[in-house]
Amino acid sequence: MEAGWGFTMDVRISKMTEVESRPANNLLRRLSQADYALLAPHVTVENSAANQLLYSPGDDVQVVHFPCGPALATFLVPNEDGRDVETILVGREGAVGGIVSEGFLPAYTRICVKFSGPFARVHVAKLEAAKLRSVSLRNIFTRYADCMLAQIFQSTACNAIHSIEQRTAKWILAAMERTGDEDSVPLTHEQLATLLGVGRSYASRVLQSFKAERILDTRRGSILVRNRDGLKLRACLCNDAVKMHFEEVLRGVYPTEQQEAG
Amino acid sequence: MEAGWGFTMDVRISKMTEVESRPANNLLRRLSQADYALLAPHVTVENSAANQLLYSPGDDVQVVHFPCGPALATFLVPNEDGRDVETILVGREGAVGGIVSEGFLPAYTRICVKFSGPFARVHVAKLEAAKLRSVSLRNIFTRYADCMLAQIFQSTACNAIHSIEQRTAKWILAAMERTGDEDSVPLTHEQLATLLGVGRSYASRVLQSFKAERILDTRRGSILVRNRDGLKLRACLCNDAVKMHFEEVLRGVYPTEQQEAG
DNA sequence: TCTAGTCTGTCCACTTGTGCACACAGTGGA
DNA sequence: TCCACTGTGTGCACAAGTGGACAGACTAGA
Repeated sequence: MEAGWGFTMDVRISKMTEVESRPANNLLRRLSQADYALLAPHVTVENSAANQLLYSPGDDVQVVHFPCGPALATFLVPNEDGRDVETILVGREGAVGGIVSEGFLPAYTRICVKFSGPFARVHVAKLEAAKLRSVSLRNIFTRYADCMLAQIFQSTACNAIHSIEQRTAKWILAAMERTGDEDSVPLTHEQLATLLGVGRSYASRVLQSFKAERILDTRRGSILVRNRDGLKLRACLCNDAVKMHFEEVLRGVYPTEQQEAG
Repeated sequence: MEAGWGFTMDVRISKMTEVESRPANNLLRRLSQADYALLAPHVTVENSAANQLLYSPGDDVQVVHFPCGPALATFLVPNEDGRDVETILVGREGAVGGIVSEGFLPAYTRICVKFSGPFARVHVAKLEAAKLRSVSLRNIFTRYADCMLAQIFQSTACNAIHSIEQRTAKWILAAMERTGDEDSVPLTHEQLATLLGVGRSYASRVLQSFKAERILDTRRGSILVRNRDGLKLRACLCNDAVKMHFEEVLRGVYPTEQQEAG
């Protein structure tokens, strides 16, 4: 498992069966046993299919969704011409819905399930109540909010100055790191192009150039990565920059040390 | 004064001399008298010159800066090649520093004074203490955090799909709306290009095309807008989308109604 | 008033990316 | 098994944007 996104925690806490019994979301697994106990009665888990909408602009945000395992959610900004542009990916390192707004405000973006999988869900009101009862729980969510902000800032800069080739490589790597899939991304060229906000034919051509360098193979409806390091060389460093911030802000944050010490 | 950014409040509360005596920042002026009283002892105001750095990546965020009057701050994301790319502008409609993170975390972006002017400053710890004492105060800052998030999301999408012409027009309008200056933006072509992350010669050409249509004039080191409506037609709608979210999320929020009712 | 330094306007060759078109390949039903 | 449909690879003409170059305009300061 790669460093960053708090995934390393999986290893550090692997002895703790209580933690392992929780939904496979790093934010939830990062909580101390006492903190998680505050949330547990309100957590439900169910599968969501790809393309399912979690929120549309204007929706009242009432539920926090925690992607688990290979599930992946994405924030889309609707455009005047009907094209939705993707901004950030959220996998099991995080959560979507009311993270910054604390809920009960109209959603600004569309939030959509990109790759199917289980999602843990907690009503915002329950989460907020738990935050009032535990400073450490509140602290972790605030830290995650800051990381999410960093992710969007980086995306903004990335879209301003990096080439489509770099962004394509970055996106594929980011998706794989989050789903845990070692070599495949289930996406058509059209979908990839739309979500990057670029033309389909050019996206095909970029993939073609990667293929020519044996970095990946293409299948109908999916991309098979053959040489991850090669792909990294083609990507911008935006992923790494954000990952470092995650590490710095969430690394060793309470309650991990306490659990390790205890 | 244009709608949005909460600027309309200036009119609605213009009778209240207590409010008028506060720093010219709409977030501070939006607070109820009781809420502002919690903050007032900790507020200092001083001028900052253009290009002054408020935060650099990694800095411990300890002070919230509220741009007042024509002052303007900007979030810059450093790039591997040393170019900083601008992401969002913050003027007297908001504040920078610990808005989402609630402070005491390393800054991710560089925050820089773009246009000089007064800034009100409050130590994050004091602000957080006030939030604990007043739900309504906390609510306003949370709502602003949500608006800021919307602003960044929109920027990300904008950078992905809008042309340099559209983004240039948008930037000029956004800056003018925040400073309150009716027709001028003190910026060289080079600065404008750098902050949009585009080439200088092309930025010059875009400005030249606006000039040819009598939308603006150029001076050495500044841009003079002659036809704001014309400029709006050339801009994307990103500004308006964000402004609507500000209106929706901050409009009529406590304590404004209370004050009006009382 | 002169000078040095910065800013502006424009040229050019080049790269990146668009949008459309079309042949063909893969796939899931009927 | 065949058909309809969606997805893929590629060609082309064109638009958007880059980056370097350079002459001339402005401006601050000696």
